[in-house]
Amino acid sequence: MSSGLHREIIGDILRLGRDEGWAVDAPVGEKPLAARLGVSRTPVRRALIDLSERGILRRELGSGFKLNRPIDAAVIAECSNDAAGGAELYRKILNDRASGLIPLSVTENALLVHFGASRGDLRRALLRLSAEGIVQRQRGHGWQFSESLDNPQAILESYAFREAVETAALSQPDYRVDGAALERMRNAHEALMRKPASEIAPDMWFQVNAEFHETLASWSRNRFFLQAVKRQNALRRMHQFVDFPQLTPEQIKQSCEDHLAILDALAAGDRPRAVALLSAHLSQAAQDWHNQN
Amino acid sequence: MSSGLHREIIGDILRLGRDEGWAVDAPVGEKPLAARLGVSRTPVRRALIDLSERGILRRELGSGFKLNRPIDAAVIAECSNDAAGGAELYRKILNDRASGLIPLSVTENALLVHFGASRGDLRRALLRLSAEGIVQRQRGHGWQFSESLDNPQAILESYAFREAVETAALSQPDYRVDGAALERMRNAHEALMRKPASEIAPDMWFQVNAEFHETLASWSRNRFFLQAVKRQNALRRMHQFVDFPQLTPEQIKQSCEDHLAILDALAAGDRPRAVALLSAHLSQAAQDWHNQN
DNA sequence: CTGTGTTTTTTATTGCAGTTATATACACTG
DNA sequence: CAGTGTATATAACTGCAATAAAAAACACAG
Repeated sequence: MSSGLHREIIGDILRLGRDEGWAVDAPVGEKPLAARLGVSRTPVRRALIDLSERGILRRELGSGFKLNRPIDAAVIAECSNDAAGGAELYRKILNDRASGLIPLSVTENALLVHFGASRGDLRRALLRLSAEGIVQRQRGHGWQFSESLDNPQAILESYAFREAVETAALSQPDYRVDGAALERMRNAHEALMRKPASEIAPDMWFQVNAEFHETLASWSRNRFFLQAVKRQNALRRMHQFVDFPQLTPEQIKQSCEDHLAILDALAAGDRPRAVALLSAHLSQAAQDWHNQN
Repeated sequence: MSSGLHREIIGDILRLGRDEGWAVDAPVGEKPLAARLGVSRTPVRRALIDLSERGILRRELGSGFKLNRPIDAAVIAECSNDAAGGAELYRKILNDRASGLIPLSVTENALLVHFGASRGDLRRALLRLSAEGIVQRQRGHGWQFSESLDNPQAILESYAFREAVETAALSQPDYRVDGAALERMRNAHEALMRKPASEIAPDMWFQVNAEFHETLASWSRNRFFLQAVKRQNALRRMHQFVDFPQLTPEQIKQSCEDHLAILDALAAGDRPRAVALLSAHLSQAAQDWHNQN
């Protein structure tokens, strides 16, 4: 209920621990965590206390917290139930907008009653959405959803923009591939392809896809390319549920293969080839979409 | 004082009238204005009443308002004194941040006492800044100015990004030049070049420059290219006061000439040449900046 | 119909207690 | 020092009544 920061932080800590493979009995310090997460010790402490009440950590008075059992998927799932809180509303808004349940231009009060949320939560969600360029405060009353990817023209424009930005990102002189991240992504794609088509949840594919494009952009070592790609992903996220049913299993498979080919080219250090593949990949997606509509 | 919408609208109406050259005695209708400005009639009406109290309009009961005297620079200046209101704080924040008076990470209350503003105005300003990606809410308390164009690395990245985006914009298949707008810009540049260097105010050059790049991008008929350029301009605006003194009159003159050459190429329908010139223009600017720092 | 003048309704802001969340400072330990 | 435990000071959020701003509705004129 309480929209506290420590809820979020519980999730952050667990993810951190999983990604770094913390060993059982390893000390989980409050100060270093606070520094890494960019918050003060107070909310970290609350999160740690919470976690120790769940038996994931244990507290040794005088020397802080220790990891009590390994951090696996089960643990994360257990704790992310209530961790949701704030992000929840954000998703709901995107969802309901994408499916037309809320109109392009909408008043704050209308949203309030529609979702039965608290004003504060709503404001936070809108703040985030507006930072992502998805919604804008309009003069006078109300909020205006950016004439986003809800019309065919906008989607074609989006593809054109992404093609320009992402290929340019790959062509930056400082471009440098992170081998470890590349391997992780390759695995994620291969795992996805092994699944039967019916088992691929919409947001799984979206997640992998978004991460692929963002990571590629991040290797440009240029924050603006990365930011632009992230913005596009945020817009696309808004329509993932609507668009997905139109994506055939073949198309998803094809996309995965495209991605893998691009990763191969990058791993081999052949950037011109990666650029060409990426460009073709995006044009093809635009073309497919165009034909379907 | 009152941060009302009608203050803004006064300015909007005057600018509209000037740009369209409204004749004396022409009717100034409340409903059409409301529609064009995207607000309801109420604030428009208040603005019109305000303007008629200043003698700029006159009211004819039963048939609305008429223009009483031509809209020239003096009129606009007269009314923009208090029209400022909301936008004022926005500028002040950018200013004080650019000159280091407020730190990168700052709390809402600190800003409140620093500017002596009302909480509401402050929130509005921050909302706008955050929509432009200049500032972000940070977890816990306070706001974080995006590690924006305040370090050399970021500026170089910005130039690289702009070069990619703007040249790509010019290369879009749907690109179409608007002759009238092109002529207006050409005039603005020539007027600027006729002035002695000492009389060029920082924001005059910035204004012309920003409009040039935005207009070029807008001709791509792709909202995302335009949006990206606008975002970059917003970031750059933040540092116009700091950067400008470093710009020599020769550099400004050179920039103007570059811009004019690009406009010429576009007017002649030679887009590849325009792209090459634009690319050279931005690389050169990056180079100059790099050498100076 | 398009627009004006006026009224009504809706929407959002402001100001202010009370409360909670977060950061910070201080004393202490290994 | 780098860390913990605790206390304290700030900062921000909540809820609520009062108020202001803006939108929408209505009646009527050309």
